[in-house]
Amino acid sequence: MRIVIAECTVEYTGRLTTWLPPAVRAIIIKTDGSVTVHSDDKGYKPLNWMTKPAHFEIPPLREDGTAEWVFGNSKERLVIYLHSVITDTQHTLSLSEPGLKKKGTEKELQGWLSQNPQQFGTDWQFIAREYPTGEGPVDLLMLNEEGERVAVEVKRVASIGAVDQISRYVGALKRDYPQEPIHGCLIAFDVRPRARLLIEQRGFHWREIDKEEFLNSS
Amino acid sequence: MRIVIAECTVEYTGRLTTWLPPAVRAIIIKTDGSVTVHSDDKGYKPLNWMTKPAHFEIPPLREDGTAEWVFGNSKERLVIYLHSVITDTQHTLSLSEPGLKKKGTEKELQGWLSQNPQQFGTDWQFIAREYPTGEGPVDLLMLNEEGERVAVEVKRVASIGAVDQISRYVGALKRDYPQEPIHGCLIAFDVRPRARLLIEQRGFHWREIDKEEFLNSS
DNA sequence: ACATTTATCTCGCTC
DNA sequence: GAGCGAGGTAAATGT
Repeated sequence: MRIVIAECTVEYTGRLTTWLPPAVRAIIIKTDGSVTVHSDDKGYKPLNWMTKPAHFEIPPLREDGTAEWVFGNSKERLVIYLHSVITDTQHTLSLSEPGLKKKGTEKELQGWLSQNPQQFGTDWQFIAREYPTGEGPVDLLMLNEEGERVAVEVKRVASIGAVDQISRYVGALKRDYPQEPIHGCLIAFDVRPRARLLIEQRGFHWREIDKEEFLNSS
Repeated sequence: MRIVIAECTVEYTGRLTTWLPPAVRAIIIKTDGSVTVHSDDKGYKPLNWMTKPAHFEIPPLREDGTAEWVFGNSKERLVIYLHSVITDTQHTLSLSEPGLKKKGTEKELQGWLSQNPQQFGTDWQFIAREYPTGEGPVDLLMLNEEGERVAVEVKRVASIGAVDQISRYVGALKRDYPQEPIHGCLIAFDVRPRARLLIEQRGFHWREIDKEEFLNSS
């Protein structure tokens, strides 16, 4: 990892076009071929960047201390004009990063629900996870106590977009099973108020799962 | 901006729980109160982080070279256990970052279309940008050549989710104007094939805008 | 503080 | 390679 502190201007052309006026910023070049340009504010995100893998063209500084660095891929180009380099350091980090371990993800909740269909009601049955419809995969396909199909969307936090997803999946399943009633259900640790309203309006159901109960029993 | 290269483990508790095994990583602390932990791979994104503004508790190293740094806000907590610090540097970046200038964003396209309703057809009229419905704001509300309302969703790249948005807005507008026909239109530089299919299925329209034409004429 | 949407979203997965 | 959806999405914006 190379970290350069320098006064620079930056241009990006690709999905859109951007300019960054001269200022002192931090430039981070990772060995995986990604580049980020950071200011000391504006939070977590870089001002400009190239995702991995980018092609490098970073010649040494000219005699006057300036340089022009080009990072590119097939569709995009990031040019950093270095006006004055303050520090330029190289660091050897761990070669094989173990990576982040997570607990409490949506995938986990989805698995737990597939193993615990009683969370939806007695006599519910699990059919499939990530069941493919023509309009995207349903998180869970279940049978309710009447033996009727229910498309279930699982979220950690369910917002209005989750209701759109269910509507789309139910529509697709209705085309696949025109003779049968198809139901929709939204299940989450947190179902936002507007999502509750909309899903009831559309005739589907929702249910919240207690996060503590889930964390303890899984 | 403080940049620390160190062997560390990291724990995060908040929206979920994560753990990062020991390895040498780069820790970046910005003066705006954000922290990121980076490996030398896995691209643009940090492994762990706290968004601004976070509360700091970063005491000096113990005699054995270790330390325990805590960054927190009202709902989250990030703890970095420093096992061995390799470098620890402080850098003075520009105090007032001029910020990134952009050309070709969705907002710009939205404004241009509001000024150029003939892009939709002769005799179309612009009514409003970000017109509020009970189910979210419509990008553009227009009148077509028949004088009928059209909800327009603008995207740079339009995927299947954009069709869901239009469906939702049209549904809300139909409730607001039960006597009138309401139409939907998706407009983008790039309308993906599955989005085309779904939007036609739902009886709405779509149109692509030539990006070059837009960039030249705006 | 809440709700919603955008983003050069990034990233991983599946087909 | 394209499509699809999650993400501790973050950040901006309006209420």
